Amino acid sequence: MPSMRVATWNVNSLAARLPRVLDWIRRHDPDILLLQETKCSDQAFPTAAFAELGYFSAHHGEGRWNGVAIVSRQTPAEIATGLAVPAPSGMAEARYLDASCDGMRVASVYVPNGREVGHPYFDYKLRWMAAMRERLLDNQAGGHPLLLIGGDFNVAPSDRDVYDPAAFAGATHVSQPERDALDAILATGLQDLAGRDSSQPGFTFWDYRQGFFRRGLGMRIDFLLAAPALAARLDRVWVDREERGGMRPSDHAPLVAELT
DNA sequence: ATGGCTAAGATGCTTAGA
Repeated sequence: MPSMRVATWNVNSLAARLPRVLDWIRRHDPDILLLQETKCSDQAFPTAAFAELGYFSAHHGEGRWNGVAIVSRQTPAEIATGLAVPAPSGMAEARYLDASCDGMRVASVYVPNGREVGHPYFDYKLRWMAAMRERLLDNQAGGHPLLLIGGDFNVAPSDRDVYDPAAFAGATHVSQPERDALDAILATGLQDLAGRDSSQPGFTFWDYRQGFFRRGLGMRIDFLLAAPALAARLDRVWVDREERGGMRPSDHAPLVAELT
């Protein structure tokens, strides 16, 4: 298999971010770009703009909130959406999309925020993560062992994945049930591609408010997870912090992995 | 650090993010 560049990026509205996303693709030439929080309907998804750059795309959207996409050089096949976990509102939200691409089973995921520990949406978050784990097991059992999952997991796996653990006491994203749910997903046989690099914080999200980015107050909540056979090919993994700066950035930066 | 930011739908506000 030739070398590959894969990336995941929560764009916080694709309509608001499209010029930046297209420019990023031109400059970095990814083979696969996984997007979250597109916040657009399937009808409004800019398929043609990606096609002009030579990319296919698959999108699962609902309109105002959520929305996930796979943008790739190779045609995504066997496109499937999910998960069928109703939110407390009763709606099944557009947070999961997987497809076969480049000989892998690729998923773009946007885990629910959870709002507050103990809130009905917190329970939904945990149920959603459990359902995602089942989906990954189904993919493996269905002859798709080469899993690559990218997305916004809304969980910081350890205290060093937030700028100040004390600031997160009692908060979502750091609670034990959330971390256990993430561990259970990894335990299906996946490796956190950025997890082995302890040379820098590896933050992928910085709040818009109060100059958090400028002050280095971030969180590592976006991940690229890969089956061992893929993870063994990892050459380099990096966060494109440059994309968190400039005009009208997303509050998340792209996480990029180069596979040999 | 219980949020002095951002985005979007229908607005001069609300909901949501994390």
